[in-house]
Amino acid sequence: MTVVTRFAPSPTGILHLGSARTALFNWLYARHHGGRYLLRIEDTDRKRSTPESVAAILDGLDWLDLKPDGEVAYQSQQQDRHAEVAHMLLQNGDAYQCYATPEELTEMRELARAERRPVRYDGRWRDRDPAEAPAGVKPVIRLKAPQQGETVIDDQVQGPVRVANEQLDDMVLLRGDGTPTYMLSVVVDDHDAGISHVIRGDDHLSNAARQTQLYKAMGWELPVFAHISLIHGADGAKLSKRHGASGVEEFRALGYLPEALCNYLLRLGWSHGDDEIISRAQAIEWFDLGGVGQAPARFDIAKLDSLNAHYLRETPEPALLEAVLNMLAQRLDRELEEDERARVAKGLGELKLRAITVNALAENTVFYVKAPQLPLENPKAAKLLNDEAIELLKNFSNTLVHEQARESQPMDPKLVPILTAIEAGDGWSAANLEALLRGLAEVNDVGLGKLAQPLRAVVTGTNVSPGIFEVIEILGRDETLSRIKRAVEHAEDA
RNA sequence: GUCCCCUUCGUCUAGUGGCCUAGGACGCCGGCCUCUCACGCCGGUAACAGGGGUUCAAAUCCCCUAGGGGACGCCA
Repeated sequence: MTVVTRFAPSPTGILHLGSARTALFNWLYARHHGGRYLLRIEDTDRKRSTPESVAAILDGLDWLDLKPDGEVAYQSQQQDRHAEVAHMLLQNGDAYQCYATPEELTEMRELARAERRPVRYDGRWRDRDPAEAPAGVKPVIRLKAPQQGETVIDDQVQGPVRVANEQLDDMVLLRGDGTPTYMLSVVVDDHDAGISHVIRGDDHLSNAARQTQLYKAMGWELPVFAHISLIHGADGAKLSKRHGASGVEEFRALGYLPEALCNYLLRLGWSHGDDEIISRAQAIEWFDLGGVGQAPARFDIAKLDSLNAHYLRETPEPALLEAVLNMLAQRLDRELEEDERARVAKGLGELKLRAITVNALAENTVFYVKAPQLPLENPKAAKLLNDEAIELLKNFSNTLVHEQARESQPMDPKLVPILTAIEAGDGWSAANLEALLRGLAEVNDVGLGKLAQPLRAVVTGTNVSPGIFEVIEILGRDETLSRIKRAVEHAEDA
């Protein structure tokens, strides 16, 4: 059997995480079985469907690399076909016209609820002669569903689900104005498109029973159903806006990577033994319905963060650079100079190892293009700059610029060539700087941290950064010395 | 209210009758590494919703209870 899956969102808002996961499962299932994965926009509710929403869905899928095979289908364009099927059913006696008014139905439901009876259409027009139809009421067409026996959904995730037919009322196929309902549309579209596997949220599980009746009435072959559980928020309720970010686009804007989001979504409700980090290629190889869990899963941002940090580390710097540079320019509200861009480019490799999101990464590169404000805003960094630290920093910069200062204190002879090289302009490397700072610390009889930490504070404005030798190598001699000088002067003024 | 689905550490999960004194991941807490942070490594905390059966043996099968979710539209 050729596998054909589909993702069928209604374009009434953003692309939700839950929908994205449904799309991912459909995509993976099709890929795994060498089949096709289609996209159908369910826009039959003209009032709520918007082109912006369609664009957002297409955009989101694109970003997640879940592009559909073939053309995007629009349900609204098939209305004539849907109506045709409804009339066929009517002709065959598998459907009938119902003249009950909406008011009448509301009354019926309220009464049922008040009397604590099941809320269902009572079938009052099922066997009534249409000649008795009241004037001026446009009838709807309802399916004449079986009243005895049961309808079984052989669900690939939930197992066999049996529903007594007496629980299912005669659903509306065609509205009074002649437009098809969702129930009719999905079944007809899925059949016409040759959909073999319907993988969707389990909020559709009860719909599946009704749809099964429709398939049977038409004599069509049933698709395989697989209803996956919904994603819930940390409090256990269905994921929504009040849980914070719930749309794919929001996570993108926050600086999350599509690979991380997909990996996270895949592991939410699906597993392959103890595997956690799963590439797209492995996912295609491993994904099957058997591994899908039945219980709803709660969304956990901490796990997404850890996955994102992982994929960020794996992403080569050039792929990150442009995004970071753009964010930086926006943050500083100016274009970056060539040498500034070069520094960021060099610093990225170490910085990406400790960031969680792309946005945070960009924020962490700021010190490469902008000297920290004095006094330092970061309290921990500010605290590092005590009198002893200022002395040591002064000492360090003097060593670099003043011949005399160098002669006035004992200096490890093997450091002299380094100083000479730096003076000559080609010795400013992390390795040399480390040797120099270690030597200086030794001469002053302090631990390296006593010197490195204040230097880090002065240069980056924080107490946390990549290795300080690499940092000042990238920053360059002039900029490093200038930042030390400013800080020393600022401290002495105070 | 009626029907349907679900229930293993805080979270995601492994587990398909003996391999389970229940494994992994994230988080959290220690420690190592160390110029800080991160990475990495080592160690720790922590769960079979409750109750009945079935069986020599149950997290795994059955029943009940509780809790959670979903559906019940001329919405999708």
